[in-house]
Amino acid sequence: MGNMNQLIAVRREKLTKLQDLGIDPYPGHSERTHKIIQLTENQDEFVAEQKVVTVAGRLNAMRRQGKVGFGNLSDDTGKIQLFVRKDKVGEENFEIFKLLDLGDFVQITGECFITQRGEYSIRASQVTILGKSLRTIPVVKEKIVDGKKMRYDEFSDIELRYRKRYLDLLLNPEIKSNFEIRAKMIREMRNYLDNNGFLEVETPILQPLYGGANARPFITHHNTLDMPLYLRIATELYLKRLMVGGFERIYEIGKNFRNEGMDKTHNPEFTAVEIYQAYTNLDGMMDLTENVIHHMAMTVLGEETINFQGTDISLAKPWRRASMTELIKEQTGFDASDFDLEKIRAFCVEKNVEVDENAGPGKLITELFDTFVEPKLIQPTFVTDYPKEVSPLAKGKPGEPNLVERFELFIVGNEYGNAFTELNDAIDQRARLEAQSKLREMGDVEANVVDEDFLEALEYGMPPTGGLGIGIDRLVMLFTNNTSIKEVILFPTMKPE
RNA sequence: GGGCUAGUAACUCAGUGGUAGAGUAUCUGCCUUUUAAGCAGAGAGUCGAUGGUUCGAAUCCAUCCUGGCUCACCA
Repeated sequence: MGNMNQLIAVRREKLTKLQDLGIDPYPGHSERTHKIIQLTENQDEFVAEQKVVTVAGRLNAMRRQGKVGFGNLSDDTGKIQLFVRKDKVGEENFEIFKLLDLGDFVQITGECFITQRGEYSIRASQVTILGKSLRTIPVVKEKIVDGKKMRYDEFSDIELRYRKRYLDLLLNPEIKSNFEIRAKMIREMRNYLDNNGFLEVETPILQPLYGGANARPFITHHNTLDMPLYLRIATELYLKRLMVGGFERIYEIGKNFRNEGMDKTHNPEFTAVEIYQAYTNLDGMMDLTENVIHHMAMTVLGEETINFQGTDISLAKPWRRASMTELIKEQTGFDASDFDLEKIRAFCVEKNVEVDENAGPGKLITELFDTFVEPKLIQPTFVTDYPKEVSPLAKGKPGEPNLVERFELFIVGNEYGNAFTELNDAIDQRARLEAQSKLREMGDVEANVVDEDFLEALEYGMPPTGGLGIGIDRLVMLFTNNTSIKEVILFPTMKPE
């Protein structure tokens, strides 16, 4: 018999013994009167009046000592020590106590008191099992040394942590707190938008055509309709249809799916918000971006400076705004603002930046930007004046044939947001999508497809609109000081073992 | 996809060619104020998988699987 099976067998034997005692190891309810935090908050009072309470939680430490025993019980608010004496709880309850394992859900009734060693505890008068655990949960021990918490045998194997996230959450409290921060961030994002007149909407995840970004999709099949459906790569085109429909301020928070590579900042499914606002310009969208993220920092973290991997990131408004070619010039001394293809290509070759034969000047400029500028943008920076060539859904910049009204937000060398003045000229939009389609025929698998239904909607008329997308996972990484997206997604995509 | 690196007990890890190890957890015994409780003893392993070299492989070689870091790609 394997060891694991042996450990399980021991627990199943205990389960049977409990049942033989007439005890239901999985009762349907509990008589909990207090959550643990209520005990700690009222410690002096409860100890003084020897308050009798009933608490429930998971048993995560046990120190047995003959006819007496100590244990630690945790619920989602805290931890309290149990003290069980045979002569206090009686034969039968002590028998139950002896059959408990680490990881079991237990209910304890007893009075609050302070032990001889000074630890706040419950002196049990009744022990009830609420849920028997059949597997050994790894034990992490802690000790306070010189005021610092030392941890022993930490559950630290990264692969195991992701695959068995429930154990990670159970054993690594800071992980749980990351996800609490994540939830608060999304709540505060909603609060801000709701309080500023934005309506939250839901659009299809299963789409007959995909669009709104350059990416390869996941494809599935609808049996009844006998047709392919695509998991959305962006919410953009449906939200714009809603702008045609008369909404002036809308947003959607949800998962997008991109069938692409995975790395520290990319997971195949990720969470984004897209926000659309009518009758505003790009400056308005930059203000909105600053305001939303600043609000999240102030309400969730309580400060506008975030220490990320040793660097202080200041979210104090306003954030730097600079054009793409300006930033390239700043980093390299090279001026690409004239979009002179030969000149730019020569510079790329000189700098060993790989160039695609078919690439136009706009594409090369973004290559230069990605290589020389992006990693340098540590403090929040709005990069403006994107090449039209790489922005098929953004409105052209007046008087600048090569540029569109678009910005991306960069912090700590990563992209956090992308926004445009949305293209509401249906004829221009058709031409741009058809150009994308040509790229597609030439083998660009990430080029946009022509969505006739979307173009038809645009033909009915869309107001001048600013659109903004923000990657929420990356923002959570920033707020929780994590360098891997897997740390902020509860169940990151993994290959099966 | 390339380079580097890791996979040994439930957890954390030692172990550079000669009988598979430690701490924790588990089990047994002792213990009525412990807190990384303690003391004594015991059980527990397909050493990621497959093939090879060798008298002999956790260890050397090859291939593969699953992670991590990094570069490339992508956005």
